[in-house]
Amino acid sequence: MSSELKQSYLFARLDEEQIQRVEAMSRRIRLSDGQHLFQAGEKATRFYLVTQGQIKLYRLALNGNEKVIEIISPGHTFAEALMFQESPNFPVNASTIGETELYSFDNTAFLGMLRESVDTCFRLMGDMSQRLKRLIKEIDDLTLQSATGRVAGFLWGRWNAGKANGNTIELNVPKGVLASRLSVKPETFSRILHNFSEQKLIQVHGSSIEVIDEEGLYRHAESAGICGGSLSPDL
Amino acid sequence: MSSELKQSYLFARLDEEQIQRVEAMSRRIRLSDGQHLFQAGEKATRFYLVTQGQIKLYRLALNGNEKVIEIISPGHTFAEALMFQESPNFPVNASTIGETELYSFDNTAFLGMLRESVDTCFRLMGDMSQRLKRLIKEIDDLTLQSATGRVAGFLWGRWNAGKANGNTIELNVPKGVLASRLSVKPETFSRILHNFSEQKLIQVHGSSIEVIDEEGLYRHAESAGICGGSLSPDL
DNA sequence: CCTTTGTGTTGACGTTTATCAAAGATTGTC
DNA sequence: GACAATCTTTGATAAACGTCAACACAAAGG
Repeated sequence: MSSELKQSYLFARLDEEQIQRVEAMSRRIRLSDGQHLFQAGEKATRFYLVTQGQIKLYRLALNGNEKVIEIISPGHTFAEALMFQESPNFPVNASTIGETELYSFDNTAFLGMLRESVDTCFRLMGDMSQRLKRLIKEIDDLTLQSATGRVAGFLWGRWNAGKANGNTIELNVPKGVLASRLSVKPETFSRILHNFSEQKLIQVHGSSIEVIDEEGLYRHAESAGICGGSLSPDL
Repeated sequence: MSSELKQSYLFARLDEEQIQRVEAMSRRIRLSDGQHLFQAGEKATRFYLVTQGQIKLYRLALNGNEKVIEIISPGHTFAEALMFQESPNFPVNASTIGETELYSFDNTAFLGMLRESVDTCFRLMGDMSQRLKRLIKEIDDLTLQSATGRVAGFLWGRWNAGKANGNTIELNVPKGVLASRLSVKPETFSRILHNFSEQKLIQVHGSSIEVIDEEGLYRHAESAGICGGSLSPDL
């Protein structure tokens, strides 16, 4: 297991002894598709590392509307930033997408360890810093971009991320979830993809999308401007 | 000056010697209204503490549209989270609202100091943690609430924050800026306030707003739900 | 005191995107 | 392979906001 831990950014700098301690405070969790891990409002006493599958972090409105804030893939931790609050409660709900495996770690035990490893503190701060930046980018997208712009930006980002795969983007997430992640209704998402198809920018085959006209796509996305980094670096 | 530093959350735990070091790396800045401090995209080598006036952090779209992300008031630091990135660039623009005084601190010097004070690391992490939470709340507001809901939520939050002042909220910021902070066009903001007035929820006198019907206001805002904390705890 | 400039307000109108409803697709399961 | 359940698409309609343009109002400055 220690190898699994070391692959994550956060634990990478721990020495053997520390890794062992972290292991000691960890718990293995296995969940099937659609299971829920925690709810917004619950006391947050542990944080998590995904090793398989995906976790969807989302918020709910009173009317049942759901907004996906983030989708966590293997190798990434989440809810670790809450450790530092007085009496932390999860600000989001978490549930699985697909068969999912994770470790959970005890906050207070980990805090104790942090006190002895400034290096790991720095890692953690780097981590939080990136998350902050991403959230700011997200707010930017929500307020300064149209729905069309967001979808274009997303596709463009994903296309750039995986150029290896020969112009094809695999949405490894249900379209509805993706739509929520992009703050668009499923219907609208569908229509936008349809439009892009008509404009010969992309071609949709189920849940894989072929990019035909990179530049055209970029033109739709570009209002982004200034701040580098695309919508959802990972996801 | 050291007293001024110690009043801020971030520096509160430093001992005399450390405070002196921080002072040594600091620079005093005085700006008049509307001056700009830095632009999005610039290299970020310093972070800031506001001691007087206010700083508006905002992003610009290509078409000139402006979205205010945060308004920083005296006693608060900003841009400190960037220290932990490889080659940090400001993700936002910063300019003053009113006569403003601040200190700026050198990132690398401060990082050196951080290595010696786990306590301050923890402070900083607490700080970032709160910011993260606030941004998530913001995304929630943007996606799960209507413009009316956001304005109501804002008023309600501010009213609760300053119950001392006898039912009156002072917007110590131009309405246009506030509108942008709430992601609403100035025209719409004006109309929403007008509506609330007609519904006898509030009464507007220039830039001070009297709350008449707290509960009615809350009813408009309540879709917020779950996650405690109001829109913009400070601002 | 009267311009001037920035800021807030009001009205008419247009666009984007949500909503509702229903029909097609997919997927998994027995 | 057929059925159910879920996801996705499509169409028609409507609401919420944004846009544009003109106007009021205030503070600043000659």
